[in-house]
Amino acid sequence: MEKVTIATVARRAGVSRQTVSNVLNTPDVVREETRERVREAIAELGYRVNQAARQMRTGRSRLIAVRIEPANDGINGSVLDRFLHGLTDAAGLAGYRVMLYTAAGDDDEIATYEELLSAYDLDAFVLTSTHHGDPRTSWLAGRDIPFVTFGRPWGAPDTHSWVDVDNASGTTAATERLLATGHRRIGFLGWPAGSGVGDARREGWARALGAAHLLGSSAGVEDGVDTGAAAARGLLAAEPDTTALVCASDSLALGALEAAREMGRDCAVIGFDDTAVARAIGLTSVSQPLAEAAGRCMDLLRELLDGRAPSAPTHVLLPPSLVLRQTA
Amino acid sequence: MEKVTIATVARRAGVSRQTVSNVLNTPDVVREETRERVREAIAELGYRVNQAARQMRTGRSRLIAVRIEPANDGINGSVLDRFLHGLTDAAGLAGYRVMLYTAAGDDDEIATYEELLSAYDLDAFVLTSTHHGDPRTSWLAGRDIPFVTFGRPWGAPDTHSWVDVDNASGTTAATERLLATGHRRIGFLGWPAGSGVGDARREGWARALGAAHLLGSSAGVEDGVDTGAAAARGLLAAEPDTTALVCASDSLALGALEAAREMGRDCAVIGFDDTAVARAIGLTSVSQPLAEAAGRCMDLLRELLDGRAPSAPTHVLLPPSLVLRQTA
DNA sequence: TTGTAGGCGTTATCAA
DNA sequence: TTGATAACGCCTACAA
Repeated sequence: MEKVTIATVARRAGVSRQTVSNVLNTPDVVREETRERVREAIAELGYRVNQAARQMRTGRSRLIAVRIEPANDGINGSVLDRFLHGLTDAAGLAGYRVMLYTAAGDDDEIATYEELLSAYDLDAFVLTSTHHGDPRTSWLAGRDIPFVTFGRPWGAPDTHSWVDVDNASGTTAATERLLATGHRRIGFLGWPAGSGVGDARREGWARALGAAHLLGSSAGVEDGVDTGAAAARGLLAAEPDTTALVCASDSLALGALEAAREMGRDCAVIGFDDTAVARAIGLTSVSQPLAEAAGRCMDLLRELLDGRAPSAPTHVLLPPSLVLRQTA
Repeated sequence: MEKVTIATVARRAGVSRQTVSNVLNTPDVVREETRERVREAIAELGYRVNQAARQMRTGRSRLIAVRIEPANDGINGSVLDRFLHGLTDAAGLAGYRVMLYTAAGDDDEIATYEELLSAYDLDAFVLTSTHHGDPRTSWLAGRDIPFVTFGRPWGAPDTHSWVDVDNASGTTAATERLLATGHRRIGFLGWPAGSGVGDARREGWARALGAAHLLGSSAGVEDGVDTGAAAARGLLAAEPDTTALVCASDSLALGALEAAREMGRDCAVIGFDDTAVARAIGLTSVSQPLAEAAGRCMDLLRELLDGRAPSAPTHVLLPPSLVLRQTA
């Protein structure tokens, strides 16, 4: 298979290279008849624009970079995986490709930005795992590099576009489900105060209980099955009439189930993230719409990249959904 | 920040552009003193070669493509995730970058190859999830496109390089562990015969038992927690003296644990893949060395890409390891 | 050992 | 509406 360039197409269609380029990039400037002839030639020859050459002229690569993190030590690791798949799909539909990189910490990641930008002319970045005092966003913003975060900028000003999942509404839905099935004493098993996500999840539970004029106790521990089990034991022992637990993660929920079983307590449990573990053991869990989140990230990116960016940054908050299984 | 090109560096170092290029690509041809001067200029200016320009000249992109699959409906989905992370790391070290794509089936994937090759000049592909009658390898091989598979070519001739994990040795190790801890009646819970991976895992168990002059029963069912539980119930009921079960997956193992608990049987269980679920519930499991597999894939790719490919394709078979937890 | 010339495939500019 | 020309940054061939 010979290399088919714009010149091959031009020859076949009997026009100049420039006309072919116009058909590709500004079709409306070419006479209809010519346009058709060129399109036929393109189809017959199976021509595809060469990104490298285009990139050299335009300075744009149609490449988007995302960091792939080490599969978290645990149970919640597949979240990024699913997001990545969705992003790759959405990017492909928009004519972009996703490039992966790894980084050991924020500074290393910023060094990687420099490398990717100067070597590959990356068009944009999608950041995940945003956190308090995140230096990455200000670095990118300071250089006017298009980016979107999946996760809101905790504690920082909302100066860029982001997509996030409404954590509070997830635990609210979980709590309401438990209320609807007759539970009246519903505890919350979460993380220590201070993490944006964790606080939001606790808040959602508290709000739903408040709306029903009920009270509930909560515990905050580091994420993990064992820590969850220990905390649940404490909670259940202190509150003999607690019949349900809303948890900030599937790990904690798994621990809670263990504790309840050991104690011979009948206790409904709802986790968060709908991980493989939840699916495997039949744990009812709050599921994040990851494919949609990825799609929205791509939408925002396209706005940025096509120059038709809105004057103000856009923020998208997606509602999670409750996946009912055996535990609640 | 101005754009720094090879010309900027040349000016700064007081040499020609060609000399800079030589320092980059064939350093040994440049006098030491000149080389140093150029290197200093490069460092001072923060120069980085522009991949697009290089690619236009050389036809090589330093890009490697991998398909990201939808997070499997189950418990074993994180395997690809960890492999991807390892591959991204290894590629980065070797000066390559990983590009992602999705595909709905083999034919769609082949269409994507064409697109990626002609548009982005991809240097190589890493294929995962090889299977019987896989059309992808022959397509790539027929066009002399460098590729490596993670997973051997089941049922097809070994005409390309691949990396795989020695499944049989994994279940052998699991079985030997059980033998060493005193178990004498050890069953196997696997998949229906016919899948290369599943057959190998069963074979490893049978081999270890044979070496100890023991016998054991096995069952073959579709992967899943419920199917595993049902099969384990059958196995344990039929063989009252069975005290341990080696399983072809963590899903099956989870089912086996459930069954044993229900039946009040004390039964050691070992799973396969060391998934998040295994870590979460303390399941002893056979772990695939995914980071190493990724590194070896990259090594093979480099051989192919550097033209120093061995005359015959290379095959790498890596031993998995047993991760001991509470269940065995 | 170093420098000069040309071209990779595309698009922007400008002229026809 | 179409076409000629130059330029993006780099590398290979060849000349000095």
